[in-house]
Amino acid sequence: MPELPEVESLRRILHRSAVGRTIKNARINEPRLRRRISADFAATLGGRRIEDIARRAKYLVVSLSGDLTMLTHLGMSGSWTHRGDGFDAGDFDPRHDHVVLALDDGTTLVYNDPRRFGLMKVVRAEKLGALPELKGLGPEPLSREFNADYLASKTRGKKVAIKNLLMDQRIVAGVGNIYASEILFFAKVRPTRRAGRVTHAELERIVAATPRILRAAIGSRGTTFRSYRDSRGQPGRFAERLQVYGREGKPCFVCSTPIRNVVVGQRASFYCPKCQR
DNA sequence: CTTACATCCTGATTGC
DNA sequence: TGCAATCAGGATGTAA
Repeated sequence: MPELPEVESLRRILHRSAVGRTIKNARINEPRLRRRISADFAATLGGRRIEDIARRAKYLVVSLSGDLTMLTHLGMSGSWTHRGDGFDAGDFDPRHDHVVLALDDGTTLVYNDPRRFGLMKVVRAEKLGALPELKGLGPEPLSREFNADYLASKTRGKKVAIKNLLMDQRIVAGVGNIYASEILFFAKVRPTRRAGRVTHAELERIVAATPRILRAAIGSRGTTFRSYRDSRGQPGRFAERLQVYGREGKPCFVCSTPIRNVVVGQRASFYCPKCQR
């Protein structure tokens, strides 16, 4: 479920609560995520100090002492929560609390993931860039690398729908289904449009809208559409600011035309048929 | 190379 | 109300 703003919100909270702490003990309750967590994961993490927590695309990149890096992805339903020492056993979810990191201040970091689409691995820091998960990622959408000329070079001649292209992590890293719909609404481009047919002026609008929307969403600590919660259990507040996502049949905030929902590349895609051509 | 689609899994919501 | 079908914010692997 989480896209860049949700992962970034999580990163900021975890950074405050966990950097500088040492992992006293790591426990794997359920290693069967989309790919099985390596058997030596827990032993490798034990005793390590958390030096930094960064983000790349939708991945959290946790730097550990001893030049190790933990890479984690939330998939569709994953979450990390920081639980204080006041929590009792009742807070434990035996079905989906798959990874528990006990810190030296008595608190715990818990990875919960009902659908188990997430990812969890540890590698030597120097091998990070060579990981298949990170190797092919496109530029961060909040960086200057993501500009209209770059996007034009990626859309040229492409027949895929522009929305699919925006969600392709090799093109730009971190945009998912909700924000792709929102970005295209602000750019006034219909999600079904073939990427190669999007004009340069429209690409400029897409590139301008992207950081605006993502930053606003980060400021609201992300979007809670169904069940997303941040590491303190709080829902994100951006849902109330969504212009099109999840608003099928409701009036467009700009022109009052009913918002439509069409399937593009197997994903629900919301747009205003009048504002977006 | 590009594009299309199934697949991993559980839980919440929708529809009858 | 109850139960079955549908859908979910992601990424990858396979096939055409």
